[in-house]
Amino acid sequence: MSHTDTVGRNGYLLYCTQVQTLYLLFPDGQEVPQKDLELEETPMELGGEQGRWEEERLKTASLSFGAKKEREQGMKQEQEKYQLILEEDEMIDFVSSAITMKGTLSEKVGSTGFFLFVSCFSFCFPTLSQAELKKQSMQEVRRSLPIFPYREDLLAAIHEHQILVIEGETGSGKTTQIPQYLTASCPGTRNIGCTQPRRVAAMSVAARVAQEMSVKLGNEVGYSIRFEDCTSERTVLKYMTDGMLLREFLTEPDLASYSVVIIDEAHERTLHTDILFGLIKDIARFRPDLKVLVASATLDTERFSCFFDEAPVFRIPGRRFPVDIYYTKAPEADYLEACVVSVLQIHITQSPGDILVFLTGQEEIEACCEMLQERCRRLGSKIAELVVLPIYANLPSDMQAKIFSPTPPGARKVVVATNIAETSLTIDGIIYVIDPGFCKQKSYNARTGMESLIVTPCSRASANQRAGRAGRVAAGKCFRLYTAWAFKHEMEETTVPEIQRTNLGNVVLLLKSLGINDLIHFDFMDPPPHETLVLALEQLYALGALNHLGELTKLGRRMAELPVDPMLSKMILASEQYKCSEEVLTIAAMLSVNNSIFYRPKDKVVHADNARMNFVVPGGDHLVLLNVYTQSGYSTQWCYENFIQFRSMRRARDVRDQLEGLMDRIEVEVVSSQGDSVPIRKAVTAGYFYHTARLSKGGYKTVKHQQTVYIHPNSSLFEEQPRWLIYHELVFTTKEFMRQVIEIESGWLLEVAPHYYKSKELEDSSNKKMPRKQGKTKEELG
DNA sequence: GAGCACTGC
Repeated sequence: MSHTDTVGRNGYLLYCTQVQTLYLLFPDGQEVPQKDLELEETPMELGGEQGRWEEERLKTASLSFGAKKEREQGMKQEQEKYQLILEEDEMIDFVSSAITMKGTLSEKVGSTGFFLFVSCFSFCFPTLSQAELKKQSMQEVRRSLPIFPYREDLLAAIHEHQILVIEGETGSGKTTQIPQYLTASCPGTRNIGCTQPRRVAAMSVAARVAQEMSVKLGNEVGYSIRFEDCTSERTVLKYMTDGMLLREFLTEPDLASYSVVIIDEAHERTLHTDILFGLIKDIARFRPDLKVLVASATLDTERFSCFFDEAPVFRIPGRRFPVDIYYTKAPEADYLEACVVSVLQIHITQSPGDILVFLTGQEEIEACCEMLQERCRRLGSKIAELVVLPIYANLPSDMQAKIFSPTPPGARKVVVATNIAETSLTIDGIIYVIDPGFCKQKSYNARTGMESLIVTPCSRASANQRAGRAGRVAAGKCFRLYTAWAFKHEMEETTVPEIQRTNLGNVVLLLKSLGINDLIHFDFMDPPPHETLVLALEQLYALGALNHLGELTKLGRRMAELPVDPMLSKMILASEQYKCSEEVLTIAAMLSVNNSIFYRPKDKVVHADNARMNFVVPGGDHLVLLNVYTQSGYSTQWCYENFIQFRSMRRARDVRDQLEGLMDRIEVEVVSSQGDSVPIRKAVTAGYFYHTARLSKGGYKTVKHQQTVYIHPNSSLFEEQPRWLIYHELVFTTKEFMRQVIEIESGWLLEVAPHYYKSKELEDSSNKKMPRKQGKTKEELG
């Protein structure tokens, strides 16, 4: 047996066997005692031992796709059917793992249990006219939740311990019930805060709980998310985003108004949740009256317990149907093609139920949908109807909504999704999941300050989360387009927490403004790379937010008031001096919606690009964004005609409104530069002087790191190539690209950051390398 | 001449 290493389409190494006889069968790791997972003795290289081992394992599993019984029944028939539709050599051999991802519901019991379960988390709530009728059944639902029998024990545990880790799968009822148990059992409690990683979750859970408690949303039960505070003086139970609670530390560093804080979905390890861990652990020491509950879905609870000084773990069973896991016998070099084939295989051989496919991004999703539709067209009436639907965050809302419409009778729905379907949204009716095992992940290089978005194998935790999506309605099946060996040996146990792969500029600013000076020794559950902290501190110092002792300056304090990255914050503060805050606020808002302003559907690329050209003004992308915002009609119609994403525009408007509302507090007057772009560009320079690049042969060189970078082809300055420019961000895709660039004069750098440029890169390198050009620049200055 | 996953303040 020889293995050839082939480079996958995304540059990742996939192991591909030339002869497809690699039958490795491993049990899936989910909820399985460790002894069942001792697989290390099995070598990848195939020898005699290996062969025997394989044979043995094969006896215990079905030979190929589908259940053994089904195959025995009509194997011949089936094969004939396959050949009509799929070429024999393109079919994928799946092998069943010996162990199923355990569910807590059997299919029979579940079918009634399911409705109870779904209605609990559904976003559609009964109307008031039905209220009385529903009230009774709602209480029944509450009593039927897995958490219900644990109520008294749980309350006792909370009473006894200050910090408690709660392990509960989705559907256990922990998010909706625990706060209610607390309010009911101790009526005198002050506020209970419960954090969620996502806005919709905070809103919908709050709405649900308000209904269960028969109170009006915003009274006793409310929610608080950015742009929307739905609470009042009466509110005792507040659901909120994790970032919101983090911001509350600024006004109330000891969280005095809370008696209970619940950090929900802790296993997701969002940046904000991770920071909250450190802060809350700290305040819990001098606030013995504060109860802290850390709720997590996975086996990671040991780590939480360990971090919170051996806090006890309280386990609540979840509610889910079993999911059979299948792996490919051999690795698939082209997972896109493999997805298409798998969908068709399921469609032909498996009983009714919708399919969910996980891909990494828009481009792949579009390609996959096209391939599927093309094959269905060719097959015509040979197969039942297949409804193919894409879903990703940047897809316009009306197209997103289609995935929720019911599947027509006799047809099968295929939803081709990004990670959005992993946590953020749940699609009813999914029975089959196809998981190629990849996702796009952001990483951050603190040496260069460069972000990249790279296709990487996802973690085992993520793969299990995806598989779980097949077990929400009934028992399901998950087809993994990789071998069981790869699952065990090539995938990480968990995803690297966000705090370790992101820029920490605003986190550092926030912690500094909370008076935490020694960040290197801050109690992080998983500390970020040292260089990331150092770079963040260095940049804050360069911006003037920190003094040489690392203490917050007055400027830094004002910067921390704004919920944006430090450079953006500095830019806004600088706009005061240049009398252009009106325009700079707009630019800041537009920059913060991150490149999703222009809609560019694949089939209308030319139209979309022409529409974009209409907004181009001299000076650079920041000014183009300003122009879009100024011209924007704020209507869906206008956005549609101009290939602008309505959602992004609305968000930019929300951000701008919020920022403008904060201008009073940081004492910046909102005034316009009346069409003069120089002050605007100077304000941008004042915030982003750290991001200067100079034209050099073949591209640009960053002034800071002498790194070769390029203007992104979508930039309005792509053709112009000005001598000096400022970039908003640096991203690595196929090359090192500067995205959102604006032309500046080098003299401005000396004006806005004399402390930085007089002594550093600009003067030094210019004098050494290009003394004449330096002189020229000064002439230009006048 | 590219091609941006997902959240959040």
